[in-house]
Amino acid sequence: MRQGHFQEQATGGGKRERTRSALLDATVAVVAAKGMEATKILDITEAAGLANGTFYNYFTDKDEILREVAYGIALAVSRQLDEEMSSIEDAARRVVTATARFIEITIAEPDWAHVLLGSAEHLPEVRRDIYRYLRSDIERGVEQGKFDVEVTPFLLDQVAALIGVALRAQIHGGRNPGLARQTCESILRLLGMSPAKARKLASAA
Amino acid sequence: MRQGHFQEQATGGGKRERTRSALLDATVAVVAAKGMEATKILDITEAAGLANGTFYNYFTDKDEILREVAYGIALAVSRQLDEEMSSIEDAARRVVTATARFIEITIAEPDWAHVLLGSAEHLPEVRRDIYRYLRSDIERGVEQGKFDVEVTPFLLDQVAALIGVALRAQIHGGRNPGLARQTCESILRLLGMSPAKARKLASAA
DNA sequence: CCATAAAATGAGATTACTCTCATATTTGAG
DNA sequence: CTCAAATATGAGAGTAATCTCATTTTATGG
Repeated sequence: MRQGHFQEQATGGGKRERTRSALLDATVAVVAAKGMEATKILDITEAAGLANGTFYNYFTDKDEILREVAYGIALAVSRQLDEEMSSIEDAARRVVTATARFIEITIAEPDWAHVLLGSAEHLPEVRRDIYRYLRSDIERGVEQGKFDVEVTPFLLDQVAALIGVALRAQIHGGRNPGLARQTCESILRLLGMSPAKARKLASAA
Repeated sequence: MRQGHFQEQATGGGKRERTRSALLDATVAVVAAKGMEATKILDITEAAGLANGTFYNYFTDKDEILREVAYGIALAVSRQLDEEMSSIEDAARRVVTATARFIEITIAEPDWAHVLLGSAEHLPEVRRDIYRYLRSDIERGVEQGKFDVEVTPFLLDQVAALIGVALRAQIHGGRNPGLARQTCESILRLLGMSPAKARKLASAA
């Protein structure tokens, strides 16, 4: 099995850290294959090549490991995005870049898409974390006069839903280069840009 | 317990029809309360005031009854919509009317919202049925020069996702009069109308 | 290489559900 | 009212999962 994200994080740690990470990585794979609801403890330990009892030396129950996986991946993604976006001032370009890069990341790590979708659905805390970024960029756009919307939780749900559609399309239909562009364009339209401007900006991603 | 949709359909039928409908109505209530995945046979029979074994006199398993419930409700909704829309020619107004009425219906029958959301997620056949209507109205709008989009399954997913956001908001936040208007406006924007026109049309719902 | 601490194991107790079926009850036609 | 057909019942067999814990295996510092 390929080295997973959590294993990489844990290189240098002792055996305890390595086994723990093996369980986390196995969970990512199982969630991607069967979905969060259908994931069983035994699936996880089997995927990690461990006995079922070992699980309980590290986590108290399934929810705990699922939350930890979700946070770990959300953190990894947001770190990557933060880095690339620190220099962008224009709000519309920030939204386009964040969206496009987000989708690209999940093309490189398809399992993450499953985990993030599952998290958005089942773990409200994770969703709220993601929304903080989204909200601040959209508010900036309104201040800059680029977007014409009222920034409400409902609007954030709409934007997040469009990103979710892209992740799902990517999971089912395989990589599709037009997908990120199309999603950016739709989000900009939703935020109140004219269709023409939205198209131009989305193409420049 | 209040008389459910399926009971109403079955008035006049014999005992067999009535028990069957009681199970279908009970399923709607349980799915609304716990979600499709978490719905157990025993929940259904208890809610219907029947013994667990009775279930198997009518359905072979949980999937069968879930599908039947989903189709029954999708059918009820689409019948109501069809009726009200038959006279509308303008595609943009068709989209606005369908969306707004759809949301109104699920405000009147909140349990239906849960069932429809669950169906969209778990029953691709039901989703495809709903998409047929959506697609034809959007295509009409493109022909009429009102919409500026390429009509792909991906676009339909996006539109459906925006409707889904409205249903979820309505479930969690309670009835909210601005919700339908806001959703219509977003969908029109997504379809390539100018923000100004989208606003005007959405307000006229 | 030993002794001890840390980690892993997997059998089995427990819980929760699905589905079957022999039996009991209800219905309604004559 | 009677009786056969239709319907409802719920105990229990089968299955699948969670979680515990006494035991075994492995790692490590001396």
